[in-house]
Amino acid sequence: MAGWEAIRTEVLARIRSRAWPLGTLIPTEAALAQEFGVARATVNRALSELARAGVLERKRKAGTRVAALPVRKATLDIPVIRAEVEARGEVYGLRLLRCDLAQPPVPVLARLGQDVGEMLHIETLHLASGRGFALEDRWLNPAILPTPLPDFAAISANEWLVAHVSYASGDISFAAEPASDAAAAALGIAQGSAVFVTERCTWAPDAPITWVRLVHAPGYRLSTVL
Amino acid sequence: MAGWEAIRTEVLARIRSRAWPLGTLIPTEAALAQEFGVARATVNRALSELARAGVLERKRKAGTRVAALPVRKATLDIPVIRAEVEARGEVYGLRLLRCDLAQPPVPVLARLGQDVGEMLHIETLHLASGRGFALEDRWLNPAILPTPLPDFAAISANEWLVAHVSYASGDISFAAEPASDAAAAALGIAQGSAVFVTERCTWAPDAPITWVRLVHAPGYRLSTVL
DNA sequence: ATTGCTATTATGTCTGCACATATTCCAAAG
DNA sequence: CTTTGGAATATGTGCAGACATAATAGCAAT
Repeated sequence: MAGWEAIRTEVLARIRSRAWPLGTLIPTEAALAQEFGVARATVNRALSELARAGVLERKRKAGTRVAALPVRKATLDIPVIRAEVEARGEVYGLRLLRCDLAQPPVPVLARLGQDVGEMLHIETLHLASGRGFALEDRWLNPAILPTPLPDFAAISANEWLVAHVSYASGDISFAAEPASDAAAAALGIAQGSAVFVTERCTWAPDAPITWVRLVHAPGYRLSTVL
Repeated sequence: MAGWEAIRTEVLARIRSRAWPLGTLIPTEAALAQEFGVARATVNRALSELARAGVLERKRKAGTRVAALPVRKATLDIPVIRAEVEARGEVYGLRLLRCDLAQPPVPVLARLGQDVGEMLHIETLHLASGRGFALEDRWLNPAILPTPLPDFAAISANEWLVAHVSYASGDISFAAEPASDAAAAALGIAQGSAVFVTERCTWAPDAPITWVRLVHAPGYRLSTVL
């Protein structure tokens, strides 16, 4: 028995086999290190990994216990849309529908948490092999943009941002909604169809960067392994 | 400059400030360790963390480079439904709609990847303060169940499983769909409404455990910080 | 030009030790 | 009885050094 992965596997096996039931305290790192004949650091690595996965709960002095209600943590990759389209073997394209300065609506301001005056409003239709793939509605803080503006008809705002703007934090959420008239028309689907919607918000340390809402064409699926 | 978190922060700052542009090779661990005056292991910890977050790409011998297309990785917590309902300050309830042995339909078999004959088919309506919260359609491998069967009218199959069955792997996916007649009726919504659907599949090392599909009531949102 | 071996090199992991830090527990003081 | 103030202890992090492993690059032979 050597290697932190082997130890992680063994510990996981004991949890799964109920040798260490849910909610119980497991032996200390030192004890496990001795049992497995490895350094404590190796046990630490294995247990930390399991703690991050939500299988264990660790507290200094209190010890390590098996999580009572294992909250499954799934990690999803949020790719750039172009990469997503190309990964399906289709040809990516984009059409800029609008790009102008305007006062963002209240819901957007609320999500951004700060009013920076007029923002750049961009609407883009992302295409996969010519068919509508996703409709993007974005509000961008103009303070972070250079003059002249980047050519958002050539490069998607998202890709320009990841390449040129540093940012600190953000959040993302997913929901199912009926397609609005505009979205339905742009994607060529029936109005009111169930569409998958992604909303993302990102901030630089000091100011909001962008709020974006993506309406995916029907059939879109977000998946990951547990 | 000491502590792996400080180093992670500094490296991140250099990436964000474009001191190390996207796609470029950054100095080796040994070089950074010398520059920051720490042990190589400390640099390794910091860089590994960033690699897991998708900011860096590392390969043996090839070195470490700034990810060209930073794929944002978001981690979602998949809670037990009861916990989710109670976290909203509502009262959880469940209604068992059906529970019988049957041959699973082909799509379910396809997802499970293996035919184990008849499976236990369970339909449950999860309630939040009496209102429909989610409709669960589940197929369970009877081989993993005890006799007599657990009382799935008292405890949800999901909770029983996390408490009694060990499992190895699984996957999960999310999509937007129109509500089927049955789902609409159970949740008390208009037929065809856009609903958020979660599909999960789990396997023990040797055999499939369960396939489950959750139709969430409209308004459901899955969110996380980036 | 292509294939196959080898030396090189950067990261991955381990060890054994040390100190830091958070938290529990118990005992003494009020 | 409550509060306060230490020990005691388990995890978190650090260091220096070592070997393992993967992947590259260069060279040689076909």
